[in-house]
Amino acid sequence: MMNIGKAAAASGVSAKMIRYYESIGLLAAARRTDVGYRAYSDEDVHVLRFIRRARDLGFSLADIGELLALWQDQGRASADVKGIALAHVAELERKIAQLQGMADTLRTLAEHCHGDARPDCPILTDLDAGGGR
Amino acid sequence: MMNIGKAAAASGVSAKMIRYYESIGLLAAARRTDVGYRAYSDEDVHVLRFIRRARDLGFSLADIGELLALWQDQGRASADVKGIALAHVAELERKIAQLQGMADTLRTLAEHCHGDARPDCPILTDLDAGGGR
DNA sequence: CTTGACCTTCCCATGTTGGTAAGGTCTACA
DNA sequence: TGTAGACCTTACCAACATGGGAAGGTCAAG
Repeated sequence: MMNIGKAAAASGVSAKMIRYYESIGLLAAARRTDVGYRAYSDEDVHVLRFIRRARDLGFSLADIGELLALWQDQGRASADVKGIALAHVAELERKIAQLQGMADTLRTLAEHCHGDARPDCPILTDLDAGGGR
Repeated sequence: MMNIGKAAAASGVSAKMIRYYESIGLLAAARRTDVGYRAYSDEDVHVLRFIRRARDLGFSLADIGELLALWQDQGRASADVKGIALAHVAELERKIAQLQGMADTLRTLAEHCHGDARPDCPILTDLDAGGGR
């Protein structure tokens, strides 16, 4: 068993976030020592690393709650997991396309801007007029 | 002159947000009628549409503050505007690459998941082990 | 005069993370 | 034994941009 600081270092999840995850019910309340310090086992660290990895992949904490439940359910159907993952991929692709559109528009506008001391610049003109959207 | 609701409809910025932009100093305090209703001119709506369009392009309100100042500054250098735009493009590209990485990883994992009633699924296994990252 | 649509301000919530403050505990060392 | 420094606790505030709602004032049409 270890204190929260050690569990944080071992899992890559900050102590702050571990407490937060506990407060929102993503994690069960940790065992406590006599004086009230949270105590974590290697198994707990395992769970924390799972969360950390899922966050790195862009899953929301709500998603992670579902994934955790499936992870810990030996009788889960892999289709359930795949469904969450694919829905997330679709969401990511939606965001990517949106950002791509923004970047393309801005790049085009910037290309046509002299970028010198003169004041005229199509970027502002476009924002002004609404870009025909 | 029009009320906030009309300005909102004409600009595509919600009344809620117009008040918020005013409260954080992005917009100058609106003129008021005798009874305290905010009153907007066509020119004000123009500014609101500028903000709306810039938000659509993913600029933060802080960015928009700068863009607004430049927009209203007749002696601005187009290089200043271009600089902000290009920095924003770089930021967008950074985010796109990050999301792309997430989506690629997840897609690959999902491809190798049967997606049936059996419990084994490489998505969970990868989250478990950390995916070698 | 009443009804409904508008306006006002004020507070709360979202989602995830970091900071900080005030206080208790533990460990190592003099 | 005392104490310094590293750790732990809770609790509050901040960010970002937006929406929701309450409680109350105003206006226009019927």
